[in-house]
Amino acid sequence: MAKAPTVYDVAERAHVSIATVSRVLRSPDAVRETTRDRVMEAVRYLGYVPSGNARALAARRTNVIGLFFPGHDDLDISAALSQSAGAEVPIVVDDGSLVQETENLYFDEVLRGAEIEAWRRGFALMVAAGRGASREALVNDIAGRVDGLAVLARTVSDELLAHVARRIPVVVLAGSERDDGFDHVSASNGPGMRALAGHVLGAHGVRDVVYIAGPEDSPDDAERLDGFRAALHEAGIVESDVPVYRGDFTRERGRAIGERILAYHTPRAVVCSNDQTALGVLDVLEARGIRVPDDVLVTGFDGITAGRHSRPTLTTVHQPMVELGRAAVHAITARLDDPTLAAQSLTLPVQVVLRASCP
Amino acid sequence: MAKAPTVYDVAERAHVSIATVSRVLRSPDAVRETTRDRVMEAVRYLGYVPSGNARALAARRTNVIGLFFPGHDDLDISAALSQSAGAEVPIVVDDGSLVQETENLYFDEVLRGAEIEAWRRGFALMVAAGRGASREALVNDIAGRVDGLAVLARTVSDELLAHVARRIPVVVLAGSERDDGFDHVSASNGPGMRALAGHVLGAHGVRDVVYIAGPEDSPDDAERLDGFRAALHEAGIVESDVPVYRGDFTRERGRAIGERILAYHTPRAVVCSNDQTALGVLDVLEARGIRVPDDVLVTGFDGITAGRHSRPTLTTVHQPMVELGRAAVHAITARLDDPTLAAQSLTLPVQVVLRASCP
DNA sequence: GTGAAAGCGCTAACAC
DNA sequence: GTGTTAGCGCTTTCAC
Repeated sequence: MAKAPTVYDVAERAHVSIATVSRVLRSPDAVRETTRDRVMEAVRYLGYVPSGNARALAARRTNVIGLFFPGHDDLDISAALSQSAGAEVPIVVDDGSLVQETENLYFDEVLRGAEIEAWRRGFALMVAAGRGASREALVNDIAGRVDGLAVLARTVSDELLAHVARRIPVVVLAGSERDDGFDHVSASNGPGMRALAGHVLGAHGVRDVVYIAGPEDSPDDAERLDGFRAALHEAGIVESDVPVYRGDFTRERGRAIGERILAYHTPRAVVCSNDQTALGVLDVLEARGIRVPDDVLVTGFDGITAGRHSRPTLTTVHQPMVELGRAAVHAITARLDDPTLAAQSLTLPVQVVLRASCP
Repeated sequence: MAKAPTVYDVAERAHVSIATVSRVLRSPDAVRETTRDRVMEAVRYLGYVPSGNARALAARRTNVIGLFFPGHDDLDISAALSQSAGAEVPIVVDDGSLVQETENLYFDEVLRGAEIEAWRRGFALMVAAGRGASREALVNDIAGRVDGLAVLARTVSDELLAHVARRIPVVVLAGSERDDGFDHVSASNGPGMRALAGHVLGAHGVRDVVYIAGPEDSPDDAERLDGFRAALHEAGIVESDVPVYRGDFTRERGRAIGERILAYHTPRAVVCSNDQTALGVLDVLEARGIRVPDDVLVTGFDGITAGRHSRPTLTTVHQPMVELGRAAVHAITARLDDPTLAAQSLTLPVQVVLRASCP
């Protein structure tokens, strides 16, 4: 790592100018073969790796796209790095307590989609998961390093987003469409929930139903609730007859609310605003020996993997998470190619997936 | 996005020099408050976001760490972006065929760990999942943009790695220790498998056992096999009495090999080199109505989430994937702080997790 | 086909 | 406390 070699070093060794070195790397065909070979030899000999920063600066384009998510909130951050190893391997019995609720599937899958699409278009991907107060600083920092930025809705103040958007294209992931001038990519939350609830109320003819919503500030959640209400309306059920509980998208909260619901009355169906919540409800139902789907129908939303493995398996609405990531990157590159484009708002289709909890 | 403002623009508007603008951003306390306010006002007014590239170039440090993994191989890359949305939400029944085997848990978790640690140390993370031929070009490219690079073992040629390592610290993830001068972070594969196999052969007194290995070129796999052999030795079992099948870490292959094994004879235990393979074996066993663990014991390795949800749940050796990611970043930053450090080789502890498939 | 030279936007001495 | 001035390592006209 003794002072990385530069174009100058390579040029000197190959007896050419730095311009020629640059050409060999950017457009090899514009250089005579013998010259090219000499340059490449020097590159190898010196262990030359071009500076991406210098390049980006000169070319006024980084070829990097940024992705910002809210962090895996501080929970495990404090834990010190475990050390040692040795031969003594502990043997433990998994009684269920080992389960770390790291079902951050949403993040993972969107990221994967973004990575795939970025790669296809010749961009690198820079990810940041910000937490706490430094979040805004992080976003600002990353914004200075990329050609475009995808941000999960509601994780950053509109003010900062607007600030950043003056420099690079910004696309907002998930959430509802807003006429804020940003590009927007989301899934069909409302229609999805409406179709699912329609199935519950229609195919099963349920009328005694309860709804568990997500956190107040989630636009996704708001759309789902709207979809649910639309389904109620279609089924001729009076909205005020249906209790709506306010959850927070976690399994734990799902359990708590499940308990509360059952303490009072056992409904024929529990429709949840996301899968985690639904899984929590299933936990409670199972603990009480209440049969699903025989006694109670349960549904979720998202399509996380855990729902395929739960007992019983979970009926849900599947969001195309990988596609969301891809679409976000696509939106950014499209705008990069043509900055005059009007703000796009893409809504990706979802799919109701029927499983055992509500066949 | 009309030409992003620069320090010069801010300086002009705030009636100060560009140095002062830089100071306000880097070390605010070194500037008089009134000046600072004027500068910040200009920053906001102009929508100024500092160029990370220019900054990195001048400061000779990017504050970015790179992470390279082999790609989600081309499988889904071709798929066009789905369009439209509308109200017609399809309703499908999940009969199991919907399962996309995207259990890329290893990648996801390591990434999460890296992300957490990078953030703590003030670095951003750049990820690249390379595929196909352009892999090496990608690695080279990313190497030019970061202060340090973590690479999964066996995904890049040693030659390129050496080339890149002349510019920045490189840490190799997983795989065996090699005296190649790179920093190295891995899990305790050998001892882990040895402890697990010791449990199978010891606690269960099994002698009629079969082993399913992974791909030939996986160093992790080689260590596990060594650990298995050590356990055989300890149990006084002759190595040549135990069949070893060569798998490829996929569930599908696990099924195929499972079929082959059963066609001939039903062993008391099947020890697999990873979880996916073991899940494949469980599939076959279940299909044939062979009881686990009553008739056959099955074990895996890795500790992926799917193993917690399988029927029966899977006994395995849990690798600390998140910790691996953290350790990798830690190793890089340590070397950045002190480049004279000798090459480190960290081996993280693993844990045998007993579940239903081999209690 | 190749070289000379002017930036790209910022940081970091070094003066004042 | 603030301004001046070199670079940082590359790309990119524009000559030759």
